[in-house]
Amino acid sequence: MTTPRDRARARTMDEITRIGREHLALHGAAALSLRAVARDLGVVSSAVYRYVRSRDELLTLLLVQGYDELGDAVDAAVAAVPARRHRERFFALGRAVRSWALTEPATYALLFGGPVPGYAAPGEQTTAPGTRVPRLMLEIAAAAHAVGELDLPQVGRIGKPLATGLDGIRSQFEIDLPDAVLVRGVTVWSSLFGAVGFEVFGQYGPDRLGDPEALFEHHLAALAGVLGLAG
Amino acid sequence: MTTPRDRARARTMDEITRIGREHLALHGAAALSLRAVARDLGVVSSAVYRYVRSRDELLTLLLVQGYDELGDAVDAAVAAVPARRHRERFFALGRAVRSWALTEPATYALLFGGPVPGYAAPGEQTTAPGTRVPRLMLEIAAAAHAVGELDLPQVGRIGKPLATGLDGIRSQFEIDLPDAVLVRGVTVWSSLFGAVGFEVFGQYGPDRLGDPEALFEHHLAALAGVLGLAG
DNA sequence: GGCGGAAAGAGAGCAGTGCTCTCGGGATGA
DNA sequence: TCATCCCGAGAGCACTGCTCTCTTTCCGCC
Repeated sequence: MTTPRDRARARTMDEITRIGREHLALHGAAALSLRAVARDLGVVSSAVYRYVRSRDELLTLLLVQGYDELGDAVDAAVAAVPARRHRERFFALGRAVRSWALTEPATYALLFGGPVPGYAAPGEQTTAPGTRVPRLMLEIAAAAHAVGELDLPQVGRIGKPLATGLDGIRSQFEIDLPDAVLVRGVTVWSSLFGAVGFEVFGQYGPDRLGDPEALFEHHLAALAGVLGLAG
Repeated sequence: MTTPRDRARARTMDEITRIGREHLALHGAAALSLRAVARDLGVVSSAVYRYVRSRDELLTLLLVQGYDELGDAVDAAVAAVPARRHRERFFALGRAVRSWALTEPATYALLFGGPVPGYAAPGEQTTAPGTRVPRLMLEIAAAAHAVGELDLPQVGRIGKPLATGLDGIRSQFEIDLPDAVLVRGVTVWSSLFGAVGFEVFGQYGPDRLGDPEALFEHHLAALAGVLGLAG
């Protein structure tokens, strides 16, 4: 049962997040200002507080929306590759992360850059959408493993505390992979976002090493090797 | 010739950066406030503008100081390992980056996290100190390569634009390494900071995968392999 | 030793921020 | 029809960066 008032409210909420995204892209996360959003909305600043409890709540909204967008983009890219071609699926995942990050650098910074001062993301709202990419990556690895197409990596001894942590991943993701693969999976996961982050945040310097796209393909090839995805 | 006034000025400058570091650690980069620094300094806000042109200039000061601290820490850690033990040197480098980042998470976020809105780091002041770690990493690889202790990685074809970018690295760092090693070097460099960033920025979740230190050792082992540092 | 000039701090002021409060008008639902 | 409740307006508080002017203080030169 949606009353006209409900619909008007939903429209205004959408407007607010839309304008928020614009400001995020234009001025960055920490510069997100409710007053400015209100101005663009054509409304006085206090009125926005009818819809959003605080600036932090708006940040959380944009955070979740960002995770979902990234997850959707990666899902779509991976789904476009036949399920058996595990290595290509991994490449598609990586490329999707990179191109989404390049399209939405400010949102990417909100998700994976340093924390916004004075703002702590509420885990209960953000962990689920935030784990979509690593989950999918591990699913790709698991699919390859299930058909014997994953080279089991040689890793050093895995201590008990770490093994417990890996059990946490296994149960949270309902995925069955040997410890060695999980460890390498975490390495590859963090490395992937390290590479993307360096490019998006400009660590490669002004010339961006000449050809960042080609460089990224080499990253992916190396990381696929680390994960054990040969063919 | 340092007059008493000069010395007093230098002392005040030190005080300002010291207090700035404190605030950075306590409240984060984007929350750095000149007024708050002035209060802690026991002085009215306008007075600090006698020493620091703007908030951005203070940020740059802290940025350069951070890069230098990190560089010093890494240099010291690597120098403590015999020059021949290339793999151990690489491990020492990685561990030093991680432990410095964990000690100074806010400064780390300033250096490698998302950009502070409205602030663009002046490259001419920050590139030199900012490249100390990758330079040292490549020097380790070069030392291993020079004595034939580096496994040449098998990488895909390297196009011309990327090769030009790699030439830039070679000339900037005055280091002679084959393209393949350089490409892998960049992968390892970005991956290292990806792993450290994930841990420092809390991407591993509240339980931090049980044993982040052990996990990081596995990261390093995998990355040493990517770089070709076997023994 | 004294004095001119430079440096440094004080304080007011402007425009902006997040957020709270109260108030009035108007659509909504009984 | 009418009471209710929602929503926007506006004032206000405490904070921010930064600029300007004014006064004090100290330094170095003659």
